[in-house]
Amino acid sequence: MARPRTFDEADVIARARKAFADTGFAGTSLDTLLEATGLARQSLYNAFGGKKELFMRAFLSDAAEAVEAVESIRHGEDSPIGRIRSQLVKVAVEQGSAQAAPSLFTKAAVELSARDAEVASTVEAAFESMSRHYAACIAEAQAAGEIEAYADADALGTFFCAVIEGMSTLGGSGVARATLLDIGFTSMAAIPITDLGREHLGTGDGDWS
Amino acid sequence: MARPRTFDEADVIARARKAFADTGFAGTSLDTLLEATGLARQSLYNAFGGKKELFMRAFLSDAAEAVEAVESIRHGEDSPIGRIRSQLVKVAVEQGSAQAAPSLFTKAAVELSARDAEVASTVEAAFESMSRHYAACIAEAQAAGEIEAYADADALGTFFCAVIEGMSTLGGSGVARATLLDIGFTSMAAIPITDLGREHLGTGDGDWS
DNA sequence: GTCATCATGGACCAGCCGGTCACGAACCCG
DNA sequence: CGGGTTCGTGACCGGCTGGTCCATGATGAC
Repeated sequence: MARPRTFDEADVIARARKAFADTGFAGTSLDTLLEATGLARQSLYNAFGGKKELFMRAFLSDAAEAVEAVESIRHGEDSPIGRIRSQLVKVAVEQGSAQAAPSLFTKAAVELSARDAEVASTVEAAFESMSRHYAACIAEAQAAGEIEAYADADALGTFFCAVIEGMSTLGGSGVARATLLDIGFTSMAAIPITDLGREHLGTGDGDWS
Repeated sequence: MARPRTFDEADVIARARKAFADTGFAGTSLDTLLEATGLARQSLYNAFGGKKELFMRAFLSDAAEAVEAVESIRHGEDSPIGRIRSQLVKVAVEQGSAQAAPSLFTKAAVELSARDAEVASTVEAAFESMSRHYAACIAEAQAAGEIEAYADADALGTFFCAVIEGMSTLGGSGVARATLLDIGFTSMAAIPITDLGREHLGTGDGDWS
């Protein structure tokens, strides 16, 4: 009944996400956005509503993906404690690359949380979700006898959220990958690992040049 | 020989720091800046050179202060390990207040490090300074027998940088003070503390409601 | 084939952006 | 007390901001 869109909404959001992640909300103009997404002024306007709305779509999408990335820690072939280490290594490698920038999630949290209630509540909810995923993984490791029973799984969960957020910020400022990996491995010392857990982890480091 | 200024340069920078910390570089207009600092357009221009220059002054000042705050960890009446804990508690309390925003240092690091070389190098240098201060304090604690000799002081130093940066980001997004304190205390579990060290720390938590 | 419907692209807008100019006021030194 | 130099104030600039209007084009249901 009507002319169909010539663009893929999800694709546009992905491109917008990249643009906003590069230069932040205030630092990204509509023109830049149009060039990055390839669509025309009016198309953006009646498909999304405006700059702010498109930003929120991109931001929510990024936040969901960030939580999902942590959620994957719950499944996998590795032992629970090995999956935690893998996650830390993954973040260090991603954020430690030469031209790595903080994710839109982190960038929006720092830029807008203080002034935009929706951003703030989304960020807080995402952090809580991530914490719970980490905590659940730690609890699983406890059940498997890899971590001492006296460990506080919830506290360790939020702790790893903070560590990863810190690694992301440091990495975005040019701190080397090897340093980030050190931070990740050092943070694992906060976990009271049992002998069994140490056995499951193996020697530890591979080749991460 | 000439008309003296009616404003205090340091005071202007302090106000500008607050304004930039609130809304970021791109998000703070010259008009906002003029209102915040109280000076006239031209005064700002011929005293500092422009928006970017004033921002750099504010940013460098904030970075220096941030390093200085960590540097204070080297001196104090407390035992070395106690001073580390105090620092973590201090950050948690500051960043955990209801209307806390990330410092200009953190905000600039996230917003501009990827695009501005001077910001990036300043941030990196500041992180390295902070790391060294933490590492030195840990080494001191090792010398005092509070921390096991096998601990890697350098790795722990950068680790605490990451933790504090993470706490700052989380706090700015509305995470509760108690949660931040938990993160701080949990992070200390990464330090292999000796019995003597534990003794010096005492029971641990006071009243931080 | 016709027509209602929606996407598109260009023109256009008021307002704000950071920055500049010209001029009068304030000051210290001689 | 006058001269030279700096400072503060207002008006002003071109350009860009996010947002809107409207004519045109493409589409598919009937």
